Formats: sequence, structure tokens, C-alpha cells
Amino acid sequence: MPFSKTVDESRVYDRLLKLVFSGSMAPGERLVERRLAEQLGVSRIPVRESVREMLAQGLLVGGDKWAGACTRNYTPAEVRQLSEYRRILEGGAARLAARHTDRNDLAHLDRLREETEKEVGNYGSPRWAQLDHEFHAALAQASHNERLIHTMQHLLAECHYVFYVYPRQQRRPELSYADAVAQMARVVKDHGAIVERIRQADADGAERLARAHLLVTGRQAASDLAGGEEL
Amino acid sequence: MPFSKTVDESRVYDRLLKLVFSGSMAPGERLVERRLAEQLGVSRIPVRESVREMLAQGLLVGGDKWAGACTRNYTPAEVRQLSEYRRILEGGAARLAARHTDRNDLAHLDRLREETEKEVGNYGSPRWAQLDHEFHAALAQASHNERLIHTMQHLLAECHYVFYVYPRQQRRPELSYADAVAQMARVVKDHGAIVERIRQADADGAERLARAHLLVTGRQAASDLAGGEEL
DNA sequence: TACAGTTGGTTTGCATGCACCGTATACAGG
DNA sequence: CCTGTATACGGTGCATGCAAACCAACTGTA
Repeated sequence: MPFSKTVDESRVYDRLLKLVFSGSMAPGERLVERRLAEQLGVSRIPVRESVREMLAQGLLVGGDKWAGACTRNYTPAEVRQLSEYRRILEGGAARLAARHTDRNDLAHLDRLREETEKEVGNYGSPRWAQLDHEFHAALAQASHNERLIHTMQHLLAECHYVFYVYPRQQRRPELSYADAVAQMARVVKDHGAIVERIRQADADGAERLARAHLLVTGRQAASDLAGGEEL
Repeated sequence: MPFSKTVDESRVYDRLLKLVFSGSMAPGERLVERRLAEQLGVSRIPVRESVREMLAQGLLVGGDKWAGACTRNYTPAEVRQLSEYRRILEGGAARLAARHTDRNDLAHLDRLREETEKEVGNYGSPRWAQLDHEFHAALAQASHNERLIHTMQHLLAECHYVFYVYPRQQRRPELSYADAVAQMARVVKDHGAIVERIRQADADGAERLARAHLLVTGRQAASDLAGGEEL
């Protein structure tokens, strides 16, 4: 589970998050407070508040007065915008991390990269998705910018669902084993290169590599996207 | 008023936003639901929801269970992080705008720049702050990235308060007239240069100039900041 | 005096109920 | 048959009330 420290199954918000992103709801479906309330066994109030919070973070659309909120449908265009948005933020995180260059952050990133490397070859391993997520979360943390970290937390959680959880329930791309392993190896290599730039306090390089990494990853994750132009 | 189209004085959220950022509350002060509710003449529920929305957007801190929310205090370190965060996002917006290069967006940006130019010399003019804000909002819009626009809306509103409204009520820096006019002229020139890069579809240049513009602007707005290293 | 338990006040979390708004449907008029 | 209007229904916005949790001061005992 991404950011397991902040996920509390007893909180209505997290249960609603899971409900929306685990495929239980159709894309673009309206979130009816009363229905969700009885489905979760609580009153409408905590549902209302959670929905408004998700709206504020862009995880839902709509929300005009008396209009209610709807789930996103994640069309190719939306996924592309999501990916663009993430590239901007995470590139910036890498840049800031390279400027602050904290010894503990580097150790943490190195450890995560090593752990990830052990998982290369386990195609479909949940631990792989978990570790990949944790690496990017650690990268955000290394920026030492509270606002950026805050935004990235929600963004990464969303990407985790959109890129890993969501697609598995609709159609799995059925990648060949060799290709999958090659991709995983490339991801580990990319991560290592980004960390190295941060270690050398190369802000421009760190940002460039982080963006490139996400461009390739995002492109293959959302294979529907047309040719990925360089950002 | 920033983003006047989205600001509705009848909505509790906007009134609360004004209350928090107009200096009526001390930095770091706790937002007590009951007190705010009777102060705004509504019940606790809409206050609760608005507070949770502001928390989700990082406009307030705290919010753990039974902990309540507090206003930010905007220490120099926080202002610096806010400014860094904005540079990342707005630089990205300029980059995307240069990639999409929409004729209407360019016309809108040009018009706003011209309007702004007319205000050079009117030091302290509210119209200046308004137009500056609208220019940056238009820049965000020109990115054509819904997520980025959404985040930038709230971020710009916050910056508007932190950089323009908030300081006026504590201590005004008392800039000399000549310096003030020079600064305003520089802002207009910067804006024009950014638009020009977008027009030429120069993504790297647009991003670089937008970042540089915000670095200088942010540095002088938060004059407490130590030497602004290049981002 | 020091410390632990208790107790009252304050604040948040949540359930219930009612009022308002938007939309679809049925009906009357042209 | 088409169009404008009234009305019923689904759904959200909000007020009220109660229970749980936190905090601080008070008190009793060692």
C-alpha cells in the first residue's frame, strides 16, 4: 500500500479512495453520497468531507454547487496530462534534492534502489510496484520542500492506482517476459542514475534524468498514448 | 480579487479564505470550528468542509484527528519553499504553453501585458496586483493541463495573499518611488519575454525565463530571504 | 512537596432531519 | 403534434444534537 504510514483503513477517506480506484466504480460515475454512506456503513457527513477533499486534490471532477462529484475516466488525454504534471513536479523534486544533497536521503534512496534491483525478474510482483512507489516517494522527500512533498504524496498514490492497480482489472498488456525484465532493469538503472546526479549536486542533470525516466515509464504504462514528444 | 469568476462571497470557503489571509488571524493560530461558525453566521458543517478543503490544498497545517487545523505562519523558510514550489509549477506551465502554442492564449497574454504596462508608475495600485495575478493565471491556462491549472489556481491565490495582501498589513517595505517603477517596468519586460518564447515555441527558454522571473520577484517580495541561489 | 488519579470544560467526529436546488415527467394550451 | 408549465423525485447544503477524545486544573495520598 502506498504511503502505508498515512493510510488508515478506519478513515473513511482511505476507504473511499480504495473504492474509487479499485475499479468498483465505473469511469465518470457519479458519487452519490447517500449510496456511498450506506455502502461504507457511515453517515453522509464523513463521505461528504472525503469527497470534498478528493475534489480539492483533483482526484475527482465536478463538484459545482448541487452537481455532485464524478470519478475521472482517465482517457488517454487525461493520463497524458497526469503524466506531464507528474514529470514537472518530480523533475522539480529531483532538482531540489540535488541542491540540498542530504546524506540520509541519499542512503535511503540507495537502499531502495538496491531492494528494487532484487525484484528484477519478478514480473507482476506487488513488491516491485511497492518499491518503485517508495523510491519516488523518497525522491519527493529528498526535495525538503513541504508543499512539493504534500502534492506528490497524493499524486503518486493516484499514479500508483492509475498505472498499476487500475489497468490490471481491465486488460493486462501481456508483455513478454524478456521485455518486462528489460524494462525493470532499465527502471533500476534510471533510478541509479538519478541518485548519482543528486549525489553530485547536479541539479540540471537530476531534473533532466527524472523527466526522461518518467517520460519513458509513463509512455509505456499508458500505451494508448500517441508518440511521446519530449518534454 | 483573484480568479473572480471562481470566487463567490456567498460560499463559506471563500469567506474563510479571506478571513485567514486578510490578517484577521494570527500566524499559527488554531481554527476553532465553533468560533468561526458563529463568526461567519453559519453552522459548523460548512466550516468543517472548507477547513478540510484548505488542508488538502496545503493552505493550512495540522488536521490530525482531534487536532484541528492551524494557519501557516509563513516564516522565511516557508515563504522560500512556497516560492520554490511556484517556480517549479509555473516554469512547467510556461514549458507546456510553448509546446501547445495556442493563438488565443497568446492574444490573451499580450492583452494582459499591455494592460499591465499602462499601470507602470502607479505604485501600490490594486489594479497592478490584479493584472499581474491575471497574467500568471493566463500563463497557467495556456499550459492546457487541467491538473496544473487546478493547482496553480489555489497556489496563485495563496501567493497573491502572501506577497501582496499580507505584507501590507504588517509592515510596508517603503520602497522609493523610482525603485518601485523600475521593478514594475522589469516585471512587464519579463512577462513580454516569456510570451515571446512561448510564441516561438521555445519550451526550454520559456521555462528558464519564467523561473528567472519568479526568482527575482519572489526574492524581492520576501526580502527576508537569504541570497537567492539560482534554481 | 511530588505524583497519580479524577473531573470538568473544550473541541472535534458523526448521525439525524429538514430545506433547497436541478431535472425529468406529466399535463394543459396552442 | 409541438410547446410551455406545474409537479414530483433524486440529491445536495446545512442546522442541530449527541458522543468521544483531548487538555488542564484540582485533589487526595504518599
